[in-house]
Amino acid sequence: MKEFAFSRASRLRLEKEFEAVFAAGKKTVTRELVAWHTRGGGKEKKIGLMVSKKTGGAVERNRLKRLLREAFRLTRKELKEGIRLIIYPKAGCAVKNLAQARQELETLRQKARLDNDGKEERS
RNA sequence: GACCGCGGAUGGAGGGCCGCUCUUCCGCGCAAGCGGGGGGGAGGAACUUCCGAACUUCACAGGGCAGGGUGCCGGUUCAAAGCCGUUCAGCGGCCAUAGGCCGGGAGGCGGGGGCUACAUCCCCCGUCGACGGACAGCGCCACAGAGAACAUACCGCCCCGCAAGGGGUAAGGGUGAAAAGGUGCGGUAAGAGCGCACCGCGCGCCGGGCGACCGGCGCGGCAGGGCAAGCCCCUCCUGAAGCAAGGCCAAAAUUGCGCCUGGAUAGCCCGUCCGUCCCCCUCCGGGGGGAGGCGCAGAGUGGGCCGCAAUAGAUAAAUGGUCCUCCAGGUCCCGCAAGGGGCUGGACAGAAUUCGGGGUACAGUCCGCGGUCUGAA
RNA sequence: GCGGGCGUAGUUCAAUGGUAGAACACUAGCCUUCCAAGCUUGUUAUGUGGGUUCGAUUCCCAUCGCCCGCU
Repeated sequence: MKEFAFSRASRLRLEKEFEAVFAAGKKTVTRELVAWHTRGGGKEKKIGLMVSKKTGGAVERNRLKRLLREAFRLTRKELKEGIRLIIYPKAGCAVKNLAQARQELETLRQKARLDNDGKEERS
């Protein structure tokens, strides 16, 4: 498994998976993001993104999702194994580029204490 | 030449690294999948969902009603879809009373000109429009005004009367978006299509035009307000819903039917040993019911596949992120200038069954048309 | 993807085609030692652009924004 790969296994894809995170997970809120997170089985770290229509048009929403997905992809090894994470940018989210996306994700990681606890999954 | 408006075209280029999706080939793996190589991967509007077509399911003898839509005339334009024909790929034909485009006709509004002047009328220019019907019926026309829809008489004018008042009248004034067509002459007590001429209006005939309509002649003294993007009447069109259409596969649980009843030994069978759930009946052989297991069937949930790809084909939904170079463009600095350098920097917007048309958004560049200002001749 | 609906003061709502109102809020004044309450007064709006009409919040068309429903 390559370090920066982002295949379907890294995404939450089913209604059930989302429901499970909402039901069992904790909610953490930062300046720009709302996140639900829990630990599931296996080592795979999965992310799901929700962007409200109030954020803007399709172009803007896609851009936001791509930036957050890219930030997750690049900093994934910092996260706990088996993490299930749902990220929901608040309406009027100020994230406009990759640096801000990474910054927000790091803030979230620290606030929710989702750092990898040492058992490095060295590829 | 500058600026503005409208219409059209175009919708930055190349590369490195890390990723996504589809497809194909190779290798590994029981499989899920993993690794590697090749190839494809947003738009003129993909936006909007305003029209129409294909496609799908349901409904359907025939006719009508209701409902929805449509509305001057002529020409033209139509699909990488679909259907038909022919054919090797290709060609031809059919289908859109929706829309688009071009031209025309009556009409409204604004401006200019003409008939000496006003009004009407005529001509020209610009502009607007869903442009059948107001003697089929119903409804509504606020305020103002005397009167607003089988009209009316305030100030007036005329006659009678000393006056009060009575009668005639609809020219003039005034109100209004709209008040028994307009101008002139005659006529009259004063007036009035009361009479006449011209214009307007209605009807008929003739002529022109494919047609909407237009022109001419004759007749009628003039009927009668506006609104149908109010209800409505007439013409013509119209079965309904939409890919969340629709079709298929099919866990778990449930329902029905059938069969069977556990464990150890063992690769399997026989055999042997231990055990044999609950309730009822019993002639002690057994029978019935429940529970459990297995199989089959029905329906079809979660889920999946098809629909869904003639150069994208996903399904929490790919087509990206970042860096470098160049090219437009903007701005600042140096320079008399040519030029040089720094910083910045590319709009509107992203497929979800497909196709055609309309509408709307749009940086910069280019082209065309129009307007305003300025300059030269 | 499809089908419906709604846009009126700062807010919540009215208005047969005929001067756009009400409540709360806000401004000013009165009252009170002051505040609140009360009384009086005033300001503010038809999403935008066209069309029909003498006249449009209302009718029609386009556009923009918002809301709801359908697996």
